[in-house]
Amino acid sequence: MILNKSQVAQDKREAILDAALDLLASCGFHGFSIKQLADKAGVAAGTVYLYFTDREDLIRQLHSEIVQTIAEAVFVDNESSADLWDQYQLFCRNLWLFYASHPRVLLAKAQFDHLPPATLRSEIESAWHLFKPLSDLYEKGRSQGSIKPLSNHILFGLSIGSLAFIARQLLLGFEDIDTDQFELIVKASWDAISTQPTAIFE
Amino acid sequence: MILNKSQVAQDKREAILDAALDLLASCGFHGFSIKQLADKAGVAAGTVYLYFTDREDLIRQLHSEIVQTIAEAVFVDNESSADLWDQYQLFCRNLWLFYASHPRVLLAKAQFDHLPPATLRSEIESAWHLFKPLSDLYEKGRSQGSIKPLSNHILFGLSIGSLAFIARQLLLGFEDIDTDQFELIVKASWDAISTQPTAIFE
Amino acid sequence: MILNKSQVAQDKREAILDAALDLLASCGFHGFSIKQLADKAGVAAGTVYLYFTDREDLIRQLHSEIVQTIAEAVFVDNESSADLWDQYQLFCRNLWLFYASHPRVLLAKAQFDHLPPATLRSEIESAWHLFKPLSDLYEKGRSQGSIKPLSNHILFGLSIGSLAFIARQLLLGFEDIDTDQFELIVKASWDAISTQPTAIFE
Amino acid sequence: MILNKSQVAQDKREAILDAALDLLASCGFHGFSIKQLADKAGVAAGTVYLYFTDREDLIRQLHSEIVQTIAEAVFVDNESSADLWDQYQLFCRNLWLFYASHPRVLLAKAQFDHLPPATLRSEIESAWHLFKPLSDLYEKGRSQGSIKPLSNHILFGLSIGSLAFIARQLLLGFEDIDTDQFELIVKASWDAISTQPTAIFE
DNA sequence: CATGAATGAGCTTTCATTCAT
DNA sequence: CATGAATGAAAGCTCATTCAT
Repeated sequence: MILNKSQVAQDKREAILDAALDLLASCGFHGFSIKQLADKAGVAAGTVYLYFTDREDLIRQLHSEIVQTIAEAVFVDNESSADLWDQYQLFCRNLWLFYASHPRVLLAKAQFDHLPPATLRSEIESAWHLFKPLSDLYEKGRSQGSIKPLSNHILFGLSIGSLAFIARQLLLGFEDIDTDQFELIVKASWDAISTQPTAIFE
Repeated sequence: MILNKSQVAQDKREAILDAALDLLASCGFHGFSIKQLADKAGVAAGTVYLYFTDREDLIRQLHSEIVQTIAEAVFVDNESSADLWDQYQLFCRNLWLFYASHPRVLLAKAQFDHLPPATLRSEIESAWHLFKPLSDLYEKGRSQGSIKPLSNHILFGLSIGSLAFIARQLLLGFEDIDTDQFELIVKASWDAISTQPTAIFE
Repeated sequence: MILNKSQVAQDKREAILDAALDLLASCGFHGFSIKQLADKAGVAAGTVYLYFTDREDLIRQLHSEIVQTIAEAVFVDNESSADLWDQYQLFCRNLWLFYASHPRVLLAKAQFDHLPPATLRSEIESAWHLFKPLSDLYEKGRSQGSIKPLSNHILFGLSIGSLAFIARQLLLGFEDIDTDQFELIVKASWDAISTQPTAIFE
Repeated sequence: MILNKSQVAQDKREAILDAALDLLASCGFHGFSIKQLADKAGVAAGTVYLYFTDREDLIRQLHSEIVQTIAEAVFVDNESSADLWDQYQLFCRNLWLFYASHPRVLLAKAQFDHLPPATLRSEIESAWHLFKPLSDLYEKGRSQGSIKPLSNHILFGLSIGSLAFIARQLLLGFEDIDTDQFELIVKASWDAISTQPTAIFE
């Protein structure tokens, strides 16, 4: 037996979180009952409470892991000294690749983002610190004059937010896009926030 | 007008839908119980079932009315022969004014848009026909070469979708923006989809 | 239909409390599940929550009714100006008759009196005001010198408390006592608190 | 000695019973979970089942030890040939001292005495043989004519039962009594069962 | 012997829906 | 038409008990 006890426990915890991700992605919070979750994870209902204090704790931890995973994936290989447009392209490409390979995460994340106001608000807000490279990019661009003078939240909505929205649309709508189109979309979202949009196209 | 809380609901069906809007905006689907709904609407729980076959039917009808109301508000005063950029500005301004005066609708709409995949999918898709003026704008722009060659879904995500996302952020985040900033945001979202973005700034 | 709606409701509330009394008397708090209670009362589990906010509320109300019922029964026909010994005899006789005809109440009361410390403590303490005629008797006797100089709690334990204890023993032990013996017990418990005990016997 | 918390439990069985006594005294049967018990006893939950077949068996054995311990304490130094009143005083004093030094036992005993009828009935009844010195005292007194002609159960309720009741009241009520009062209470409870009560006071 | 993770029955409570009035 | 008391399935959660280690 290669795995020791704590690894087995860790595995079970992950099995539960994985099942939760599945359930959240496919049924939303509506179908998210502990019984269903336990069934999908292949454990008894009571077992869930060995790893999480209650339903809310489970959801909170799932959210935390999802956000962290996304942030890690998006900012991998980033060099903060690089050209802003290059950085931006990298972020977009990383995000896209991640979503393509982890569609459940995208769908689940959207469920969190639209919880009844004030449910996980603080967690969602505090997650922003994980996206510091993006904030830095916006900040730097604004001070250079290469990015429009709008707040980070708004710039996010115009750029990466759009991209995530589109990714979700595609996932749900079964539409598909090729690499050329993807490049165009990234440029388009850059146009939204950049002050010299056309320069990029020529 | 169902969606205006200040008007006395003219009949019970409208009172119920109005109460449902309220609840959905403030509590999401989670806190949406028929008892609460009936109380808020000033009717008995059983009465709800005289106007709607069940909970799902009520939600479906609410969605339908919300989408219709939004579409009407956004496209009022539109002249399909006008300049595309002028049309776009009008749509944005209409949308913004509507959300400012009907925040509950924005919040409720977001709840619908993030229902578990496949719950209201067909309704959401079929709602697109109400947004024909927007599709037309995209179509016309694409054929003129003034709008990027991307599908309507994607263009929507880059333009109006962004705007709605930002509006929601503001509603929830207590951030506030002035008219100048709003104009800038509209231009930014136009930059995302336009092929001659800078022309607008000069 | 003679009974109006509110009477029916009252009846159901009483049916539930009556079933609760039954259950508490026969099974104690251990066997006191809402499901069992509802079954015994002939209603659905959910119905209990139409009349009581939760399990604790139900128990609290049951306790309140039990204590009030006992107090009423014990002090009926009391004349506070009467001879103390006569008053005492009346209280004992009333208590005894009540328990003989309402054994479940005695058994249930004992369950309350031995709840985990601090559960219903305040209620139990506050119930003392209902036993004012008894406190008055103790007080008067003490100031006259005809009752031993001990606190009310202690006098209670020596007199009525003993009687209740004995009644419970008999109920549980199937022992039976006749009227003569009862008279003797009453005198015995009076001896415990009186300063001139023997005077009574001759 | 199991019942003395300050001594390190000498083996696990004793540790478990000691923890059970603690829990029972402080939380009653309600808060008595095997997990809590095991934690308090410093063993694993499964270990409990090595020493007791199940929860009920544990409770039964705890009851048995408690009763035995009390009986031993109450009748220590008794000389069955001594004067009845002297013997009675000794019993009372022993009981009082025991309770003062082992309040948990008093509180736990009360929990047992008010279990749902028929749960521990046979145990409770069979425990009477441990109180033989007391039965003998009653018996002797009755045949001498110095104690009232009432059954042992009833005499118990009037004398020692009262004392136990009062002791519990004091424990719970934070009331306190001094030695003089204690002497008075003992005399009072003797008055209840004696045929020559006043003789004692002069 | 001892552990404690795992189980699953059973608890309290909520709520969509029905139906007698 | 309208009511709201009643229902009972299903939710989140606890806990006595088992068993592989």
